[in-house]
Amino acid sequence: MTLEIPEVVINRLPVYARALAALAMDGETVVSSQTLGERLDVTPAQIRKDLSYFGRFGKQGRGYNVLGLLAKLREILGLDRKWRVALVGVGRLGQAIAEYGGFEPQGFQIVAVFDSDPAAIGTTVKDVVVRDSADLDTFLRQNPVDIGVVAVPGHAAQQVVDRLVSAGIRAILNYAPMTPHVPAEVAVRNIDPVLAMQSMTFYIKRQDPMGAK
Amino acid sequence: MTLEIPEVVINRLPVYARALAALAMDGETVVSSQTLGERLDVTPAQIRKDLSYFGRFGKQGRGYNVLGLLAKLREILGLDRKWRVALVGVGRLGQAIAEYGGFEPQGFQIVAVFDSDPAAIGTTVKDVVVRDSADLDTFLRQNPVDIGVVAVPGHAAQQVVDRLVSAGIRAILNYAPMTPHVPAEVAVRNIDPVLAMQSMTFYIKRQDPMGAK
DNA sequence: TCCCTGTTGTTACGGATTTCACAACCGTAG
DNA sequence: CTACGGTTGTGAAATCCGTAACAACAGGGA
Repeated sequence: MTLEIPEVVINRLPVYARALAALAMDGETVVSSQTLGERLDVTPAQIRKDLSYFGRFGKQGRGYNVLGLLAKLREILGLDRKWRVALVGVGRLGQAIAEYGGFEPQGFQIVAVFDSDPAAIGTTVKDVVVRDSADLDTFLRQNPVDIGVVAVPGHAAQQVVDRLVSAGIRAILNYAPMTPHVPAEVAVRNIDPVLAMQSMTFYIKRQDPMGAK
Repeated sequence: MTLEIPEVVINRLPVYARALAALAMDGETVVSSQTLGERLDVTPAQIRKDLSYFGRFGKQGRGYNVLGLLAKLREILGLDRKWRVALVGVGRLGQAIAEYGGFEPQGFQIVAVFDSDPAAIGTTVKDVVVRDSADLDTFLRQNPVDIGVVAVPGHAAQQVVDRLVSAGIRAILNYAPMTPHVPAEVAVRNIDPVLAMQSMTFYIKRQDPMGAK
């Protein structure tokens, strides 16, 4: 029924939602696709088309009710509830992720943390005890977790991903510098600032830094 | 000449390069588009097509020379030299970025760090003195910097971006939870794990966590 | 030398995504 | 009650991108 909605569209919805939340904070009650588009560098037509996959939310001549559309988007994306997250890897990166304050307010709660380093196991990170990675499967089978976050070295990541998948996890946020292999029904998003930089250098490599002197 | 190469293609090249580097570490000297594709979940045709934008690097019947192709990709992407990076914002996130060990080995060197918090200014992060954000423009005009990394709160990010752009920076890695507005000639990549998670929830929201019990 | 296997580079096709363009419509003003 | 400015929702057109398919060719073996 809702099938065949392009993934690119889904990826834009959270961006719209974020902008709407910002508009709401500014006290705006109504916004047009035009105005929203300017704010997001997206064409108005794109916004309207994206939204049209899910229903009719606007009012001709006026635009969209900011809070109303935000609520709709949150419902569509499943953001109207809490999500339970397990973090694997508490090295420097893993710790930074655990301590990052941006997840909780959005409903993503880190309920379990794992590592294979004996020195880390048993310590606490953000009020959560670090468990032995060896207990990953056991724990996940007994405690519902929705999303797995992988923050282990690249060479260990595929194994962690495999175990998350075989334990039934269907969404993985991967910080490891590799391309995880997962079944089609598992959602994966990769976070890799190095790749991001490496693609930008293509565009700036021709000119001298800072426009030369 | 090299014009009209789709951005999606450029974004895949670093992924290919990373896989080739891994293959080289494993001692592989030759790889086919088939094999590389399996590793990256990309069709062989896609890889060949992407590469064909830049030249002919393979040998029929054999495949690609791993080190040779890697060198070519690095050259195409401009990774065959060092890049100077300025980091703005040394809160929790900024510090984690500064201390993240993944940039330096890839040739991205953080040469300057800025913050507006008087308590942070003058301290050092990773051997680099934290400068006053007020001196951003002055510093950038006197010291060549290629890439700006924005790690300030969302409400302050656009201002920082504007100042980076007006100082001549042409590539920005944005960690702030907003969509920066920049001129067309400036490359921007956004890193936002929350958005990544928020798009995944769409796909998993129908089923009970962990397949229910 | 000739044939066979394997793999590239490339063109043509088809599908997916974005953009365009406009009828339908809302609310307000006269 | 009608006209008008503004904006949506959407089908059609245009563009962009990925896939398929195959001729060309390298290397090895008989």
